[in-house]
Amino acid sequence: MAKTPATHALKTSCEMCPLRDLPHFREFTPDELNFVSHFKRGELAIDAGATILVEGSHSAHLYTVLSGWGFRYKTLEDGRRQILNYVMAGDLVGLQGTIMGEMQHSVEALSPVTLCVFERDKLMTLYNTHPSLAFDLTWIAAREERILDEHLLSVGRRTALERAAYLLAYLYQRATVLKLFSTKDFLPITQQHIADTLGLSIVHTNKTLKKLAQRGLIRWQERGCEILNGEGLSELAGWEGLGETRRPFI
Amino acid sequence: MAKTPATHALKTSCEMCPLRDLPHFREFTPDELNFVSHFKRGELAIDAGATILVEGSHSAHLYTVLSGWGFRYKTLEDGRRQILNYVMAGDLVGLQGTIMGEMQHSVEALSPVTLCVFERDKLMTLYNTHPSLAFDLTWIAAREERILDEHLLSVGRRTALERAAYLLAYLYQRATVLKLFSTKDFLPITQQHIADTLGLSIVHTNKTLKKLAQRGLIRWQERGCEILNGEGLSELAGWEGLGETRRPFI
DNA sequence: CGCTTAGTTGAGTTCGTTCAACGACTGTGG
DNA sequence: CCACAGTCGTTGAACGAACTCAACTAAGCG
Repeated sequence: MAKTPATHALKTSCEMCPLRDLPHFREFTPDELNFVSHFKRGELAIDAGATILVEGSHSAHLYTVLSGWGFRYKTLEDGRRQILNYVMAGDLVGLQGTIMGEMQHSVEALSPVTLCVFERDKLMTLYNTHPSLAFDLTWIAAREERILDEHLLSVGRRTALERAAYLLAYLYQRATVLKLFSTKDFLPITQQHIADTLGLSIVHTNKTLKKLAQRGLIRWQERGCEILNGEGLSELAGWEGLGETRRPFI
Repeated sequence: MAKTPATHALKTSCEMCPLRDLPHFREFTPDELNFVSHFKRGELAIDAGATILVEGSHSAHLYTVLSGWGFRYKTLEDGRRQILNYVMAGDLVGLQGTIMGEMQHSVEALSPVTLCVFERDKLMTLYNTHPSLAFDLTWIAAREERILDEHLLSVGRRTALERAAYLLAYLYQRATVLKLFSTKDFLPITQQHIADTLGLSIVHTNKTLKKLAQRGLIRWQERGCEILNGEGLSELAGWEGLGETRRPFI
């Protein structure tokens, strides 16, 4: 029940967007910036634990995460859940649903989340008038595909220990470039989330995380995980890293 | 060492493209068709077993599969392999590499494959002059993402039997809409491929396929798998199907 | 004819699961 | 204020799914 943090102004102007200052994101031309400003309809504040998008729904909105953490997941009929990926600042949410019609996964907030809301109807205008932004959208989709490739390799072929190491290294790397580590705390994540990402049971996840802790790679705190040695985790997993220099965002 | 089939003309014109007749693909406007015709540089014939694209390479080409079967995969340093997805007629190959630079997966031919080769340099022209095709590219990337989501759910949360059933149902459904079942034969696939897709060992894959055969769902032949009951496989896996009506292709 | 690749099968082992119980902490209502 | 329920993490024990090892068949190819 964490509540929404400070109330936000109804709309942070894109010109003042705090994410834009990060060296991690590519810069916009004034024209692009202007278009995106008009593309943005408003903002939405979501409570921790709330569902942002639901599998099966049709009227999918298009969002960009301004702040907070969330995750995408799918479930089987009997409740088995698989977390597909995590979303954090700068990530586009709902593209699949917007482009193809029906949502085939759900999205849930891990922490309080702020979203930029975009006009779905203006999407074709984007393609018609701003080819560079259209390219960026394809880029973003291709990036997600690439990340899913690596996750699939992980769940399919890595051992439990390697899998856990990979996941934490991945999250650590993504959060680091976004400079999300102001304090020492980390992911507002439970071991159940990790289990559902790795395709393991909670019990075995717990024992696996203990092993990582014993090796001095992580430390588990109440409601979260602190990364002590991100490099060591990557190495243990045999993972090269995302290798991103700059990426587009909308 | 199956050899390349009949020698192809250097270039099948896009206007005569055999795939275009399939009700599964969306129609082009004359203008789009004309552009794609010029976008296409030529054709490439690949032997069964040959590698089409290699992980780590930078000069990735952009292809569309005209005929034949292949698969995308990644490997860990010690050789463990995970098959990510299969490619067949109408599929775009190499988009990730073209858009983002380096290839992070490899692609290999399962059967003799014919590819349309596209001008990588003209890609920006496509975005600049043909927004509808640009949209299609994003659509295609989003579709791959959606399929990977389902695979991840499968490998992470389905049992071995369900996983195998899902995979075969998936391949069957894709091949069916492409009308690839002229004769009764099926996927030119080995059990090793299936194992590397499901994240299982060959031995256990073999035993799992036996169970499917005992239930009368499939029949394993020399070098391939015949689907006796695609519906039954989907049901066993708890899989809804792809639910595609028409899709774009380039 | 031997060599290789693909599939099959059994035996023993390991990894990960389920079941179960328990402690720590949080929020809620009386 | 305390009692209670709920969530989250932890641990041990027993079980089962999937793995490795190993041996063997059958087919295809040089």
